[in-house]
Amino acid sequence: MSIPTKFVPSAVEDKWYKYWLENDFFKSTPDNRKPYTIVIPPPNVTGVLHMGHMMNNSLQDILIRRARMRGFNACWVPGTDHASIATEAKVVEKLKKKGILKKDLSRDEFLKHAWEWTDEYGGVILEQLKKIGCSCDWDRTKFTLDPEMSKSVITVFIDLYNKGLIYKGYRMVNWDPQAQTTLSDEEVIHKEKTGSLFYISYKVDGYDESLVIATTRPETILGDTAICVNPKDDRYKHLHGKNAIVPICGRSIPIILDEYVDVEFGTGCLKVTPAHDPNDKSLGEKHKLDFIDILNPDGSLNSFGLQYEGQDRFAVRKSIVKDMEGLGCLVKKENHTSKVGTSERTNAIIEPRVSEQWFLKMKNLAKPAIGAVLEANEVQLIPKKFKNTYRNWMENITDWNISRQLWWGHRIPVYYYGKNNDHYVVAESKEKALELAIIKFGNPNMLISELRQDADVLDTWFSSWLWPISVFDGINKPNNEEVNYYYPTQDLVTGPDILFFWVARMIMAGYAFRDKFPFSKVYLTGIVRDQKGRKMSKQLGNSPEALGLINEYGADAVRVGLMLSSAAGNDLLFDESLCKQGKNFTNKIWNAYRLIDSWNVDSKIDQPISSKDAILCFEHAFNKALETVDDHFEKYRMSDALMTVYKLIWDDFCSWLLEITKPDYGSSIDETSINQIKIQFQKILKLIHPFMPFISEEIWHIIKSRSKKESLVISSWPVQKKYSNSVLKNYDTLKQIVGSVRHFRKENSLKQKFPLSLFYYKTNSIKFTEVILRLAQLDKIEFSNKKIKEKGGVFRVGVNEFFIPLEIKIDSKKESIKINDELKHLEKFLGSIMNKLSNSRFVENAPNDVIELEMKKANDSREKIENLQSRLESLN
RNA sequence: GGGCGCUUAGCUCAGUUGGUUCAGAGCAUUUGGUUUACACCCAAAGGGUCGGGGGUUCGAAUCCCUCAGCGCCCACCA
Repeated sequence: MSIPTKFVPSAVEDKWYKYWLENDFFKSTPDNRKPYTIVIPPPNVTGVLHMGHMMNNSLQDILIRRARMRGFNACWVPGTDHASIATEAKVVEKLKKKGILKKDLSRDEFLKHAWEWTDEYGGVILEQLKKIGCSCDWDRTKFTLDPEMSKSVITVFIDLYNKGLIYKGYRMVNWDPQAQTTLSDEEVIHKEKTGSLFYISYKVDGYDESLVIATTRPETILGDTAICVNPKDDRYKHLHGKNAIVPICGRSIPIILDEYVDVEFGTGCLKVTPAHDPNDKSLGEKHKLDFIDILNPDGSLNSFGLQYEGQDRFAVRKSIVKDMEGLGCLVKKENHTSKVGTSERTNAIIEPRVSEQWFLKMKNLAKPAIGAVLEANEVQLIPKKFKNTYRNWMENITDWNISRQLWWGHRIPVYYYGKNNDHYVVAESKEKALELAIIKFGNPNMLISELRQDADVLDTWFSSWLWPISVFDGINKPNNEEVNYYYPTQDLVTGPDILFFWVARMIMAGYAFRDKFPFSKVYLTGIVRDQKGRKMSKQLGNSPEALGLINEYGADAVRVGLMLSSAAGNDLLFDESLCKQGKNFTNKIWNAYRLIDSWNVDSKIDQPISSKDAILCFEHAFNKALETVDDHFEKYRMSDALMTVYKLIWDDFCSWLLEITKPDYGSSIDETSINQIKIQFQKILKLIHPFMPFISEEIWHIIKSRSKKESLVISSWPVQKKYSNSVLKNYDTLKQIVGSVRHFRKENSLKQKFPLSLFYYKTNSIKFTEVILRLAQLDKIEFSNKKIKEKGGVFRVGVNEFFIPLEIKIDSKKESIKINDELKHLEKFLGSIMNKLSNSRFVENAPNDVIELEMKKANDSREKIENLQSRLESLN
């Protein structure tokens, strides 16, 4: 059976993925092994795979595959998120294109459309994850709107309500006029925008005088119910107790006093619009002012907007300014930049608005979650720098607005009754609600039809914060075997952008509902950016199509490309050339195996010393690399781990081991060598498998074809073995000698073999001479005690000097300049060492080994200088 | 306004508690090489006064101060 010349990823990817699934390698059930669990950050159910997902999930797959090989009961739970606002927005848009408006649909009709959409596109992204090789236990796939998942959410709501942590509050919230819902503070992104600061004059009621206020939002004057000045501000003392007239609408409003007003800013007069600004709201409550809400839910003005009614807030801003200009009450206009809140989802400019919403008290929930991360270290954030960000947010946490004026999501389990919805009960079902209502209201004849469920749904994150518990049904059945076995999970891999949205809240939920942290490590990836450092996004069109990349380079190559430069927490400037590098690496591995497979084996040949030595060197290099790789994994430095394996394969295995053991053209390899090489190859396949699952599995099966078959997926990760530093040092020396000979050849345009002599200092031998002979293409290596002063080539490796007795023309002028330069350097270096050594403070303070080292450096330098000097003499 | 982080080769980044031979890697570059696994390749080479300045120390890319530039998070200044 011959191996194809080219590795064609598409030809093997589906084959092996199917094979893995058929053999249930990714399936996990509780047993007596230690579990290693990862819950996926559930992508939006209607989402499409992008670069961020690819990186994120490749990382998780690398972790879970290695854990599986290390003998853990590895369990990676996949799933999707209903993504309330995002999905609803998409459905609304899609219906709009068909000419259907949300407002014309009933809730049930709308939800039917939403489910259709979900059934059509939901799970597409999970299929895409399979393409990149993700080894999830697909039988465990969860969706946040699944019945048990929803039940968990409702149970938790009721529980928190009964504990007094959930309350209904009439408060200022963030209103998204496009999605027409409230948002949590975290969903508001503050962006710097340039606008204008308008100075508007208000007449003082009953006096021939006016005052001037400054505002960035002139349309809100229609909602003004006071003017506020600082009581200490001498400029306005004569106005205390008077009223002012709001331009346009002519309303007379009081001039109130409060220290809140900054005397320095603007004119020192502040217009107060309690219904449209959080600070004004506090002032309004403090001074018992009227609240005038001038906006409709869609951001247009309502009847308080007078002649502007029905127009959009930004249109009104323009026309009201123009109108005031006409009335002469616009004093001036200045350029002004300020941070404007925008919706994370729709990008719409947020309106602060007072309304009645459900809130969750966070302070007490946060307490154990702060301790876990900052003191007990039960949950580690990687990289550590996020600890500060976390602390800052957690210590200043505010109550969480959990209600959304949407339909797609978990409906709030609150049932109203009474004339104006003035009573309510909280229950998991209408029937249960009726029972409670009858008890509470004392009306035994109450009918179920009198109950009206709250129209709102819960924030998406109110279900995802339970994810690590609810995927094991740990809310509904707190003592089930699964949750007891898998929870707490080990690693969570996600982006830092959802540290507050999701990670922090999961930690809080973990302590609140299971009295235990949800995961012990949080690996926060960087954000994938393009070459110009811009975040990849659909709008910018700078995101390569994920599946397109896989088709072009192969899944293994893309995974390698992503891993090569993705240190935790560092943003990754994605460059397609990294995938190219990954593809080249795939090709390299493939060809290495093709080479081995092509060799004829002759059982009668003895193993050459060079092969024996080379394999010995490789084994030690392997063990050292394994130690390094394991250490990198321990520190979650996956790109470093990959680079270590990359170099082990490319350099140590291919460039050295295979080049040394490769039989001459037409000859055969001995049986011992080929067998040992194959064993080494299998070991490196294991190391590369978590990174490149497909090609490693393909070759693994080819190697194994004559013996019993077993998947690499469930093979064992190599165990660290001792390696000898002296062997590695000799190996390194041989590489340098070979390199030097090659360099010498190139410098002198030599092609033929030639004899090489070694001039020694402290040793009369070098190791692995057979190997050197072979790779450097030399006739012989001789040792000599005497300095050889013939003309010829000379080079040094460490303190050893090598001489090549060959009649070649040497440009002695050039050579002596080179030697002199080197001498200068060495002398300067020696000088600085001698300085140190003659400094009594250094000798007294520095540890012995450092001093010894310095002395050795000095001696070595002297030897080198001596060498160079005699070389210089021989030139003249 | 508060907090955090970054600045090391053309690019992307390592550099662990200051000390293992005048700073490392990958990519890119230059030069030479193709009948004998791979040009998606082999071999060799070049390339950095570690952002600027000052300080601590026997010794600083590493610690401290300061200046400059960049990035992120948080915050209600109209």
